[in-house]
Formats: sequence, C-alpha cells, structure tokens
Amino acid sequence: MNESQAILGLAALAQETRLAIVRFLVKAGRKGAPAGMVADAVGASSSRFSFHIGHLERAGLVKAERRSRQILYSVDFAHIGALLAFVMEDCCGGDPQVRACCGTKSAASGLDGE
Amino acid sequence: MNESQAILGLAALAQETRLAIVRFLVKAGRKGAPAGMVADAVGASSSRFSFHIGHLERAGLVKAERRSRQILYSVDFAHIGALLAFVMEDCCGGDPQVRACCGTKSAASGLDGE
DNA sequence: TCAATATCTCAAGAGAAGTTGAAATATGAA
DNA sequence: TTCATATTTCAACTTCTCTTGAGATATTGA
Repeated sequence: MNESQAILGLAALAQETRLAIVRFLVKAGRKGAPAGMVADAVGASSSRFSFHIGHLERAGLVKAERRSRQILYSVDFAHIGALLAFVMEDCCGGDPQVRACCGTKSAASGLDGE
Repeated sequence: MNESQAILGLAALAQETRLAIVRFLVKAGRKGAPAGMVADAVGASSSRFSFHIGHLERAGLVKAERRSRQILYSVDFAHIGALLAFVMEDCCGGDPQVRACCGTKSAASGLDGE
C-alpha cells in the first residue's frame, strides 16, 4: 500500500453509494453477492451500480468473479485492513491515541463494549 | 461519528495536498504548526493551503488556534481514531482480518515489526 | 439462431472540486 | 495612523465526479 493506492481507496469509500455497497458486501461475507442483488439493495440503477463498483474494484477494495451469467462481487478484507493500517501507521505515525480507537473494539470512540 | 461525518473525513484525506498537510501536522504533534510553515512544507500557495486546511477543519480532522498573528493548526488525533474505528466497526462489521491489520502494529500489511 | 437475462459501456449534462492571482481582513509594531 | 506580516476570501477557470438513459456485450436455454 503506497500513497496513491491509499488515496484511491479513501476516495472510493468517501461516497454514499459506494459505502452502502461495501457495507452490503461485508454482510454478504467471503462468498460475495451478485451485481444485481447489490444494486437492488443499495437502490442503484444498473449503470450507476456499475460505475461505482468499477470505482471500488479499481481501488482494490472489492473483487469480481463471474459465475455463469452473474458476476459475484466480494470485499477484499485484507485490502481494507491495509488501507486502515496505512492511515494509522504511515500517515498518523502510529500515534497511540489513534491506535487506541482500533486496537480493542473502538475503545476511544465510545461506540460499544464487548 | 456518523456516516456523513465519516464520508467527509474520508474525502478530506483522499487528496494529495491534504494528506501531506495531515502528515506534516502529525509530525508537529499536539502543539501544532503555523499555517505559513505548513503551506511551505507541502509546497502550496497561501490560498491553496487555505482552501485545503478549511476542508480538513470542516471535516473535523484538524483544529485551529490563533496565536497573535499566526494561526496554529494541529491534528485532532481522537477524531482520526474515531474515523478509523467507524470504518472498521460500523462499515466492516469489525471483521477479524480488517482488525488484525491495525490491532497490533500493522500485522497483516507486513510493513514493519516492533 | 433467437430470445431472455445479467451486466457493462458510452455520451451528455449538472454540479463539485481544485488551481490561480488579486484583493480583503486581522494583528502587531513604528 | 501607517506599514508589514500572516492568513482568508473571492472570482474565473479547468478538470473531475456523478447521474441518466440508450445501446452493447456475454451467457444460457429453446
């Protein structure tokens, strides 16, 4: 993960429709979900979905695999992890307060407990 | 941290000049650095710098404090932490592979050891 | 081959983002 | 007040992003 890859990844996540796609695909897990189902779930037309999933794919955040006439999309969890690691380490210098938020279930953000 | 705040934050980081500003301010630490020094460091004109730092400030990633005729900018580490936590928990469902990248010094990204 | 299904690509337009240089504002010193 | 310093705001421009609808491509089955 270098700087331009990170910028691509951050820009890919910084959009409502694309964030919704990622969220849905995360729920779908490693096996992924077909394009049409994801497009429906996020309320996007086929061309709009294609535009955004292409963005996510170019950024490396999702992977595609053709299964007969469908295309299954799935999240590349390792890539998202590497993106977060880049922001935390390379850009924030591994600052303890930043790391604290992620290390153990959103400790510093006060979202939830275990 | 809600979704629109997160999108603002991600978009703020997804730009070369702004990422350079954040990096420099992270090095400057809690006490921050004056606008002119940061602008110089990242090679931006005063108006260009002002445009981008305004973006970062609106996103909540940096804070400003006037010190006589200078304005000191500093990173809001807690806010960046909350942003990363949002992506990890709320958007990636706290997936173990994503969390592994950040929990213990970029384990899964293979960047460095302790 | 023909039709149906699933998805992608293209072109056009609206709107947002980024750059530039000039002018405005705020602060402090002579 | 006048000047110098530090920073922001504005207007004009170019470029990028997003949306829409129409048409193209790929796959399967009759």
